[in-house]
Parts: sequence; C-alpha cells; structure tokens
Amino acid sequence: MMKETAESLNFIEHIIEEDLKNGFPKDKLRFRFPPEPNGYLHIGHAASICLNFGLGEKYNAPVNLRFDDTNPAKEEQEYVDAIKRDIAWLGFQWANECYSSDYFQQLYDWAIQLIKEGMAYVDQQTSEEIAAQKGTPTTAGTDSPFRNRPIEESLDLFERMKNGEFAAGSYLLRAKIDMSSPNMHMRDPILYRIVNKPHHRTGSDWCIYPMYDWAHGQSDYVEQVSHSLCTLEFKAHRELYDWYLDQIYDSSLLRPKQREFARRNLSYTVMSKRKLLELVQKNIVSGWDDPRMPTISGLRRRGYTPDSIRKFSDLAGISKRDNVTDVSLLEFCIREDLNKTATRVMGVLNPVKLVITNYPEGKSEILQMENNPEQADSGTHDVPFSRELYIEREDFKEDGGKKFFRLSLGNEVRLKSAYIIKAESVVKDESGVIQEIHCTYDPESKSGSGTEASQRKVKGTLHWVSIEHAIQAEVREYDRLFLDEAPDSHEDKGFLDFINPESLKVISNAFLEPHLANATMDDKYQFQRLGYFTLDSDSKDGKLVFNKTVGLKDTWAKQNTPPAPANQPKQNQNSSPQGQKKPLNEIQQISKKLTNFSGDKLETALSSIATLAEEISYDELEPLFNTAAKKVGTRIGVMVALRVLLEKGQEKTSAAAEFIANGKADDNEILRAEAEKIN
RNA sequence: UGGUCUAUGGUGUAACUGGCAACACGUCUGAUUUUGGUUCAGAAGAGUCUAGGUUCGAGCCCUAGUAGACCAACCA
Repeated sequence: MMKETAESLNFIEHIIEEDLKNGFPKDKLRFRFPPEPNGYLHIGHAASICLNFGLGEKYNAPVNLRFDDTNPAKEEQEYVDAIKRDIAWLGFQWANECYSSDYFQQLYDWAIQLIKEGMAYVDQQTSEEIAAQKGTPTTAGTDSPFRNRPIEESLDLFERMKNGEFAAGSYLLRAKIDMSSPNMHMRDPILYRIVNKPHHRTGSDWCIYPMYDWAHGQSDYVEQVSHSLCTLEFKAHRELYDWYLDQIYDSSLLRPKQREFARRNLSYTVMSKRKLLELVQKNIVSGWDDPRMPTISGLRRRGYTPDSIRKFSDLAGISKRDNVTDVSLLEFCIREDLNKTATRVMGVLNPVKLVITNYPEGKSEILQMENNPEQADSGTHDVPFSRELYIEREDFKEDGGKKFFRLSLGNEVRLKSAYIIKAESVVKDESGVIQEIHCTYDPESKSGSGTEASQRKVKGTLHWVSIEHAIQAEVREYDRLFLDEAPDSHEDKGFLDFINPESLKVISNAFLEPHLANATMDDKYQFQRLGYFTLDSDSKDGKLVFNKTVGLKDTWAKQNTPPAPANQPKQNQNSSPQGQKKPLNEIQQISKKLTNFSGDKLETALSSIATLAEEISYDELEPLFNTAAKKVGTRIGVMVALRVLLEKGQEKTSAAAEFIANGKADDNEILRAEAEKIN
C-alpha cells in the first residue's frame, strides 16, 4: 500500500514537473538520446540513456535514438551498430531511429533562409585568420572582412560550395551574430564547412556538412523533442541553440529546450571516448569490449547485467556538480543482481591435491548441489565426488590459528555439499612446498543426509573439485585499469601514467566441476566462495575461458590486508574533484572536526594544523580570532596556528593576546590546553 | 583579464513554499549461515565552502569572498 511515497526527483524531473504544472501538455513530452557514432558507449552514457529513456518510461513519452552524424571524417557504421546493440541490450526501446543526416536538406534550406535574411554569410579566410579574429574569452573578436558581403554573393557562393566547386577548407558559411559577445559561441559561429569525405549514410550526396550547433537544435525541433538533455559542457552552447531556433521557429510548433546535467565519472577509470580510443589504439586493452573497459560492451563481456547497470544509474542519480562515483557502488549493483540469479558451482583456481585416505580407491559418487540458495525453486545439479580432489591452496594451513576458519592439521571442515573431513598429514617436496594433503572423511556426515554427523558444526566449508572429473579452463581475473582514483584529473601527469600493470591475471589452468562444460555465454555463475563468473567470447570448443565479473565481498581478505590509505577517511588529501585547498582553508577544514577527535587522531590533526600553519601569514589568521564562540574546533585550530607563528617570531599583537586570554578561560579542555602552551 | 556553472558525512544523491539535514554505497559491531557470501539487528561518520546579513527560524533568501569545472576545433 505504502508504495513510492515521496519519491525524490532529480532536478530535470523537477523542471518537467514544473512545465507540466504550467500547462505544458503531457502528451507533447518527447526525449531523445543523441550519440555521435564515433566510439562505443560507456557507463557515463548509460547515465544519459537511463535518464532519457527512464523519463520516457515515467511519462509514457516517446524517446528517439538520434545519431548525431554530421562529421563523416570520424563516424562509422560500426559504431552505429554497436550503439544500437548496447541500448537494446540495456533493455530500452527507441520510438524512432533518427539521424541528423536525415535533415541535411532541411538544414540546407534553412541556411539559405538565414542568408537571405542577412543572418549568415560566406567567409573565405583560413582557419588561422578566423581563429585570430575570434578573440579570447577575455577580449572581443573582430569582424571578418567578408561579414558584409552582399546577400546575393553569399547565396551564389554557398550554392557553389554545395555543388563541390571549392576545395575543402576554402569557404565557410557563418552566422552573423556578435563578434564581441562574452560567449565565444556567439562570435559568428560556423554553420557549414566543406568536407570531401563519403558519409556513412548519405554517401557523396553532400560535400558541405553542418556543424553540431546548427544541426542539433534543429534536429530536436524537427523531431519535436520537448526536453533536450545534454551534459554540462554544452551549457555555453545554449544561447546559440536558442538563437538558431529563433531564426526558424514557427510558433505553432513545439519549441525544444536544452537542459544540462553533469557527466558521470567512475573512480579508477577514464570516461572519455578519446581516452578510451587511445587505450584501444595503444593496445593497452584488447579492444572496446575488453572486460576492463568501462564501456557497455566491456561490462557486458565482463559479466555485468543490464539490470545492474540500470540500477547503478538509478542509485548514482543526476545532478549538476562534478563527481567521481566510487566503483564500489557499481560492484554493489552487480553483486546484488547476481546473488539472486547466478547458478552456484565450484571451481578451484589455485589447486592443491587433497587425498581422502579412507575413501575407497576407484569409487566415485554423484552428489547434489543447490543451484541457488536464494531461489527455492532453482533446483540442483550433479557434482561427482571421489577420493582425490583439488582444493584451494589458500584454504589449508598446517597450523591455522584460532581465526582461520579453514582446513588445518587435526581440524575438521566441511567439503561443500559433500562430507566432513579432517586433515591428518601433508606431503611436501624437497623445498617444503605442500604437494598433497592427506585427510580422512566421516562417511556418516554426507550433506543433506540428515544424520547427526551431517549436522555437526565445523569450523568452515570449502569448495572443491574431483580431480578425475574436473574440466580445465582458462580464468581471467581483472583488477582496476588505473591505480589512481581519478587518473585524468592531474595537471602534471597524463592518465596513462597511472595504468595498473596488474589489471589482468590469467589463470590458464583452473579446474572446474564438469557441469560447467555446458556453459553458454548467457549463463551467470557464482564460483562458490570466489566470485561471479561468466563465459568469455574467446571460448572455443574444448577450451573454455571464464571472466571473473566481480569477487564476493571478502571480509577475511580485508582483515589480512593492512588498511589501505585509500580507504581511510581523508582529512587533508587533495584528491577530491574540487582539488587543492589553500593552507588556511585546510586548517579550517581540519579544525571543524577537532572536537570529535581524541587520542591519536587528535594528535595527528593538531600536528598537521601546526605543519600547515608554517605556510600562512599572521594577517590571514587574525580575522579568525573573531570566530564564533560555539565553533570551538576552529578556535582550537587558530590557537595552534597562532602558536606556530609566535614561535617563528611573530609579534604578539593585542588582538592575539586577547584571543589567547579568552582561550585560557574557555570551557573546552583542548582549547585551554592549547592556549596554555603559549607563553 | 571576461562569461557561465557548481559547492551538503569518505563517495554519490535527497531535503517541495525558509521549519528536527534524509537515503544508498562504503566503514565498524553483533546475530544467523553447509559460501569468511547472503540475510537480519545495530553503530560511527555532517557545524551543509568562508565571512557577514535578512528572519522567531537559513543547507535553502541577500551581499562579499574562496575553491573547482566549463568556454577561444572547419569536433560533438
């Protein structure tokens, strides 16, 4: 009953709700997703796809897929196909498949109209000359000498441009707007350029091609898109978008509105087609669909599901600020999905031989294993069991200690879905490496038998495979492609400097239970206790290759790894997207939290304030003496900084003396202590 | 030296017309568990960038700063 009360809206939805409230007819709502077919879609595009198509679903409005194909030099049919495949795979249906190139004739006609109205002219300068006249963001531009060319002349030249009479780069059509506009895009932007390249759809019909700005808004208008949503870097284009619409707008038709949202970034990867292309071209990855790539096709190959990506987009949300979403959110989404759906199987990646000495030689039996404990009706599959098995090398220690819930000498564990065993002895080679573990099993303890022995509590449960029955396969494990959280955010280093050399680990000889011989590309598996896996497209008959999608959450591994600096709360690191702070700001930032700290944390914070104080001046600090009484933390920080300055020889002003005296009389113990330290 | 935009726990987002700063991830406990998974119960973590102002009351409104992003392709 209590369903979706007070569901919070993102700012785009607020805008739409507002428009609806102001009388915009709901049935006129229409959206579009407008990729340029010059690369593969990535998880950032997924945000836009889910936004636009999600809005379509929410308001029952059509959503067009429109390829923004105005530059034949970069665009290819391969990309069109890949983009359609990815969107369909995500589970979205477009109302119409459109292309900006569908509107080339209409765009051309409108351009002629602009020339006739004196709003556009043909220029014939070099790109250098035009760039020089354009000015800079802080200085106005200057008019082209051809700006006031007679209309008839522009009309004639433009037609001859279209007819292919001129070389590429020799002539341009420009809008006549304002060369001194503070908005660079309004300084007589280019509408058309000559490009002598065949277009993937129009072939050689045209040798002039419209620029993005001239094509995009008009395409929205032709399609009667109500809300044209794009990323923030197009904000400055909006004025031009509106200016173009002003020139051609017929008030009986719907007028599209552009709105901008922030692109979504993911930690430990890059999210620009140019950079992803570079990874592909430099063979750092195997292709656009390399499972380490943040592309939709890479994620699909890795084993991500459409649901998980849609869920991620949903959870991450839409806003207008810079962001770096933690990849752990994406991993949460895929684990949540796969936990409910993946078939449980067993595979051993780093094997050591286990011999059950009291199990009859030559005997084997078929055991039943649950396909998915999260789904009561998911059934079981057969798993062969025998005297000689493989288990993971990490699952055995001669003397494991109290917190080791696995196999060790003299201790019992359960073999998943099989029997309880006890390790008796080990066989080592001359260098001390364990070759075999010998154990005994309790024949009464068979899983599911219901016997008392089978219900015995033991220290842990291990996965295993029967050596005789196991199939061999290659398994590929992936780690983050970059070692830095935001590899492309550094001024002094390029993103390629942060490549993780160990992002791919190939296990060429993993042993898997025979059930996996029938795996298909659509199957999703959980290799128990290891993670989620899916078949890779490199698999051939007789040689299966599995990709590790993501590991299970591993609290055991966490206990054994010293706390990584990246996981610690960051007090004063400058890795945030907002960048580096000034020393004084940083002191304020740290100080705020001072009253929440104690012990080592407090000491660390105080000493980093002292260090930062070396870099500030008394003049900067003095205004903070007036800090409100309740902001104790800030006053402590200021006190520490003041002490540092005084120790460096700063004269004690009357304002400082008063601040110190007040500190000594304060209720707060820490503040009093810091004040007392000053002589 | 211009214009535009942004600033809320470690991260990502909410907070409707100004009214107890909420949710998710992550982190930490505990319970359950034939996956050190899942599930369940709980905890810590925010002076809402700074300084002023308006107001009975400000994350929200006003002023002034600070920091970051975007803008000068015949790319999109």
